Amino acid sequence: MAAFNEFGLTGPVIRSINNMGFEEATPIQERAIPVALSGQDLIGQAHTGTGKTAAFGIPMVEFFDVDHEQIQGVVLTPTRELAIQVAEELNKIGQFKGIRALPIYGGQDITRQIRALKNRPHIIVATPGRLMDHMRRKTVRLNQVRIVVLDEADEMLNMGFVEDIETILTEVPEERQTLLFSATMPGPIQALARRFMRNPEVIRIEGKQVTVANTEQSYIEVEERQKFDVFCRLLDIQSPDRSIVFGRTKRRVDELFDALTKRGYSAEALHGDLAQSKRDLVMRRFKEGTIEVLVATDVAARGLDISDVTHIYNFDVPQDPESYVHRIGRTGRAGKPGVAITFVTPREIYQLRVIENMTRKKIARMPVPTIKEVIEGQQRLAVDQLLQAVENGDAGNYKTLAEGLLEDNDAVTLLSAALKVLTKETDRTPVTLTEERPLRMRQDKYLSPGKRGYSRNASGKKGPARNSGHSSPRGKSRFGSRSY
DNA sequence: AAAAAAC
Repeated sequence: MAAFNEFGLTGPVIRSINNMGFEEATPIQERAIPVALSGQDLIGQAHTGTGKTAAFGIPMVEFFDVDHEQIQGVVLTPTRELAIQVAEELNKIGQFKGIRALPIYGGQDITRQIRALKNRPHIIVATPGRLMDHMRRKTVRLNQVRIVVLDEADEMLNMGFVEDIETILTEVPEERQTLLFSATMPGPIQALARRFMRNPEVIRIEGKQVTVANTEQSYIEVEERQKFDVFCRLLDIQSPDRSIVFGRTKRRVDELFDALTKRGYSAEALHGDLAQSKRDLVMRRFKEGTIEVLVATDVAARGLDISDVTHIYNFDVPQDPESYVHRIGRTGRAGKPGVAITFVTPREIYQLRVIENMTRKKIARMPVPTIKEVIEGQQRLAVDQLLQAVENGDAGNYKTLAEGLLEDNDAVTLLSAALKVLTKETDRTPVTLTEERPLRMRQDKYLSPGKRGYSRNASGKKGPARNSGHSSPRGKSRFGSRSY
């Protein structure tokens, strides 16, 4: 691996990198940074958790003129949480050079954002809808932009987003650099991306598998109605300090969160129907460790870098293989070990094969954990807690109490009682969640590379234009008409 | 076919 001082970066940027504790460049950084610094367009694909943000952030900060107080860079992300996180990291990279990044996203008071824009950020990190709002209000000017980054690029170019991207790009100079990054990049999306890039260099960090090797992947076959009980057993056996469980729909996430809370687990829900203030609060509490189980939709599937998430549970099979890759990529980051367990109903086994086929990795079957294992797990936890307290050596205040107790009781009886008290009794009140319909994954896209289900016209629209409020201000799109 | 993304 290369050291960061091999890229010819200037002092303040090197200092920031050192300050952040980065020592050696990851493979994607090693290959992408020189290309980005040369001014060339770039499609960068690398595994989850391998430092893609710094791979585009370092060249941006290096490249930008701190005295030119205009927006020189735009990073687009698919979720608000990711915009916040990326802006934070860019600010760290820019700290000694004085390059400022500002997150711009929906659900936040717009007048506050307008005030923040008066601080003259060099980079904005935005979700598309709110950025377009600012464009219409003329509160952001994009005519000085030199670099545009699509983070989670395949998602940003998916239907539902691509028209917004197109609109935003109409206000960015054509003489710009366009950088795309993601852990997944389906062929048709990459082809679409080239339409508004200029001779991009494609950098793929090859791995035999798409997923991260240090994450242990398994699945449990279980009937829909047994899922919740089996999930609780797993939580009791594994007792992760910080885990994420993904549900398929917002309602599902709400129900799962309610049920977990009723059983006494420390959980919170995260999905797009919650107020942004609530989303921010949940994220903050999850990061600080107050919440053990984050119950989320795919809003949390991509990009979020939360340290020490050890377990990912797919309560429902993800909608597509890309989603699976990104979801389980919330663990096993920066070389740490991770565990990913997916619940599959008998009717959905085929969907699991589709995922295995795409990731080129077999997902091991795990038997349904038994009550006996749960009890053993909980007892093990009680013993661990006790031994941890011994190791901490801070129970001195209890010695007199203990000696008194030992006068009338024998040690084994006392210790057994202590362990019994420490052992968490699980509430087994039956909980019924609303049944989900089994997933029917689109198969054509993943199983027959020659005949994929993407039938778009030049503008990326499928069928007649919808969502006319998002269309280009010029009426006719320039997207696809650029002559590269 | 769901979620995300503006008010």
